[in-house]
Formats: sequence, structure tokens, C-alpha cells
Amino acid sequence: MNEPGLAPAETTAFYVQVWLVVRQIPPGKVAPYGQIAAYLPKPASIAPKDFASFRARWVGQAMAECPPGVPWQRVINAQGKISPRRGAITQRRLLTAEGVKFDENDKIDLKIYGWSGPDEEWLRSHGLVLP
DNA sequence: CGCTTGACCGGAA
DNA sequence: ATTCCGGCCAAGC
Repeated sequence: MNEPGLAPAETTAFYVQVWLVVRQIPPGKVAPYGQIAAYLPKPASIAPKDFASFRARWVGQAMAECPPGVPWQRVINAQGKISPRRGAITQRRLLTAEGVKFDENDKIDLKIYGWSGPDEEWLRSHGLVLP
């Protein structure tokens, strides 16, 4: 008889894990919201299908509340572009300063700048999902 | 307390 | 190639 919705503790845990993973992205590399989401375990109170649909969005929500020290600028959308919002200009400047290049359509080539992800040992030691 | 908005993404039209 | 729509939660007003 589960109440609908995630427990507050589950939401907090999810956000903490998002920040943990994002901190592993090295300078000069970027990762889509969905890639970050794929490493995170599903909270118990949500259906697998719903989690798959919404986890990337929750990563975005977590980034909106990013604590200091997290390289939020290295998270972009699945199209390889910076998601439009206030602050997008700053994000682009920070990435450019790290050596990331944008093409004529403001797109980043993930083949070159895409982060390969944490190694499996690291994921295991933090209780995250293996690729 | 109710309604709107939002740093997403994949599939459909 | 675009645009639209569904999916469900958290914050903000």
C-alpha cells in the first residue's frame, strides 16, 4: 500500500548521487543528463517505467539545486547542446575555458568531448548502476 | 493549499 | 528535419 510519490529521503538520496557522479566528470568533458541518470539506482517507490521516463528530468532538477564544488557546467542535454535558460551563457563560457568546442549550431561533439563515465570499480563502491 | 513551471527524453505526427 | 505529447515530481507563487 505505497503512497504515491517518492519519499523525501529518496529524493534527497537521488540528488546526492547526481552530484556525486557529476563531480567525477573531468574538465574538458561533458555528459548528457540521461547518461548521469543511467548510473543511478531506482528508488523503491517508483515504477521502473516511470523512473526510466523521468530520471533525466530529475537530474536537471538536482542540477538546479547544485551545491558549491559541483561542475554543473559539464552536464548538457542529449542533443549535445546547452539547455536554454538563464545561465546558459555562463555555462558556455565555462566550457569554452575548459577547451570544449561548439560547432556552428552551438552543438558539442560528444564523440570528442563526451565523458566515458566512471569506471566500474568506482560505481560498485558507491552502490551505483553499472553500464 | 492549488496551479503553473521546469537545466529531459524518446517516440509519434 | 521539426514540432508535439506523454510521463510524474519538486519548487515557486
